[in-house]
This record gives sequence, structure tokens and C-alpha cells, in this order.
Amino acid sequence: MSNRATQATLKIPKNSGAKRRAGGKPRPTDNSSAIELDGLLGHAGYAVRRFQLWIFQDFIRTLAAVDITPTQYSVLTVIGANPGLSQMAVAQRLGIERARLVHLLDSLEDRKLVKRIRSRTDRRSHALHLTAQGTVSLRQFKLLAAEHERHVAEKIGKENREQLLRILSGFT
Amino acid sequence: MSNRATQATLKIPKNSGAKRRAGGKPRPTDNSSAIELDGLLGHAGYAVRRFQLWIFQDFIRTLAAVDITPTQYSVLTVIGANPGLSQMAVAQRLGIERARLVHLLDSLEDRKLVKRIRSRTDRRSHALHLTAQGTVSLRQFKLLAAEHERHVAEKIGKENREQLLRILSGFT
DNA sequence: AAAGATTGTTGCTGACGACAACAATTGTTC
DNA sequence: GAACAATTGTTGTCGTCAGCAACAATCTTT
Repeated sequence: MSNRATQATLKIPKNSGAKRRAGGKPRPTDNSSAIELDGLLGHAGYAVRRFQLWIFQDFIRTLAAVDITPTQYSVLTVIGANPGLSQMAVAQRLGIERARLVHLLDSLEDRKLVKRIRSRTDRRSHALHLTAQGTVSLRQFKLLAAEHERHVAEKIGKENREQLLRILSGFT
Repeated sequence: MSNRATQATLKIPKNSGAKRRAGGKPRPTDNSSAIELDGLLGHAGYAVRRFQLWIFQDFIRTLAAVDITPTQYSVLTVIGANPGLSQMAVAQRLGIERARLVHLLDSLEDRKLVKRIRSRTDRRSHALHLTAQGTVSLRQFKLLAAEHERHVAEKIGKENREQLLRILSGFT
């Protein structure tokens, strides 16, 4: 069986939002808001997918100035809160492929935000730490991320956001 | 700025779930459940991402026998509920790139579930319809999808699921 | 010491979104 | 009605991402 993945980042469409047709008169297939979604509306997966699309776009837009994606942010946050973690541990915790994490860390290391230090207790693994600059930067990232969360609260409502987090808390 | 996308499908990991280490004694970096997630837990995006991961995996697993992904299911559902729709209309409605929809329809057409019919009113566009077989198959898909929804309800609770759908209803 | 498992790494495949370019067709504008 | 602009479906490119397999170095178990 073939299947695909819920990725973490996304490009921001340029012509998102308003779109105009050649003419002014809408044709049958055009008024998309009237298109029946049938059972699809009752599917949690569909609702969640659309919501995630929105939420990631807003995150990326809000953190665009510092060029940090949701995935990068999650990696930095975990390392910042748990210095010395191995790559495997981070990958497992965040549900990222360890092969994928290699590239993520390469990028973050190039930007001097993270450093890999060979563990002396287990010389196979790397102890991950934030650099001094990484620590400072992460503080700023968190401020921007908090701003993004406020956008979410504005979008779905403060109480709804908290309710949502409560409902999904089981997925850590 | 670079960003990425929230995709629709995912492969099911083989060794998901239980994993054993070389030894029996847990080492510091190993007990992943104790790893601090810091502010990450308060982020809707992270919770939603993890939830979507779970939900798509379950959908794919539940519909594995018929080899239908969430995206394919959404396309079939919309066409089934709105026969004659153009590709643009479907793409817009589901938030799929029209270039991407071309391949999706190619696949569904190969499997004799969907047919493209040139519209006479607008000879640029294709009117999309389910085949007879597609109509029959979709009925079965819907049964399996309903089973998947029951899994969701079991996982997060019946009331929580409904609450979730209510909260996210604005994202259509 | 030998065998098995784990860690980080590289490379491969397939799926996906964004984008650009194109032919055919339709609508607008002069 | 002719020239121009826009839309539709299509193809192809690019970058991101998940899963998988293979590998060397290293650790654990036997």
C-alpha cells in the first residue's frame, strides 16, 4: 500500500485569497462555496488538515523575519529545554526521522544555533546543545511564536484554542 | 523565505510502537517520555501536527484494503456529491494544486473510478463524474471511512471529537 | 572474543506544494 | 470582428519531507 506524509512546512502561495475570473459573471462550477462537501465535513481528518495548513502558514509568516520553520522551532525548543540530548532522542520525541534530523541539524549548525558534541559516555552519539547565539535567538523565536499563538486564538477563539489543546494533549 | 507544506498522506512506519534497545537498562537520553517539551506543549501547531499524523495513519490503515488515501477519498467524495464539476473547482474546494489534481485524477481514472468528460459549454474544462464502478466503490469507501471516524472517537472521546469538529468548522 | 543492536550518516524512492510555461479556449475591449 | 487578456488543463522543475535500506563506528550481550 502506498501512503504519504504529513509534512511540516509549506510555501506561502502568492495569489492566496482573492482570485478573479476572466469575466465578472460567475459560472456554475465557479461558486466554490456552494459546492457540496458531503460527508467530508464530518471527517476530523479533513478539518484537521485544513486547520494545519492555516496554522503552519501563519507560523511561517510570523517567523519569516527570522527564517525559522515549525520543525526547526520544535528542534531548537527541545534542545534548549534538554541540553545534551542525542539525535535519536530528539527524533523520537518529535516524531522526526533520524535521517531527516541530520539535515535539520546540519542547517541549524551552519547557522551557529546548535552544536553537536561527541558524547564521551557513548561515542556513537552526539550531545546536542544550543550555542550562545542559539540561546539568545531562541528567546526571540519564542516571542514570535507566542505572537503566532495569539493569531490562532484570534482565529478560533481563546477558549476554543485552550479546549483544542486539552483535547489533543494526549498526542504530546 | 522558505517554507514547506502540510501534505496529505504518509507511509506507515513498520517498527512503529514498541522499540527495544540493545540493553535493558535505560540510559539518560533514552526515556523519551521524560524529555521536557517546554513551551512546545502550549503550541496548537505542534499538537495538531501530531494529531494529524495519527489520524492519517489510521485512515490509511483502515482503508488499506481498498488502497485509498485521504486525498483520493476527498476527491471522490466531492465529485460524487457534485457531478460535473471542473478540475479547477475541485482543486479550489479542496485546497489542492490544480497541477497536483491532474495526477490524482489520472490515477483514479486508471482505476476506473472517475471519468473526465469534455464540457460543451466550456471546452477548456472537464466535467468530472464517477463511473458506475466508482459510485459503487465510494459507498464501500465511506463505510470504511466511517469506521476510521469511530477510531478517532475512541481515541479522543466522542464528545471531544464533536467539539473538535465544531471548533474547526470554520476551515471547511 | 564473537554476535547482535544502536547511532549517526548517506542515498534512494515516492509524495507533495509552489511555480512557470504552454496550447486550447473563452471573455473582454476597442 | 479583431486584438488582447484571462482561464483550464497539462507538463515539467524545484525544494521539502517521510520511509527505507545500507554502512561504519561503537556499544551491549552472550
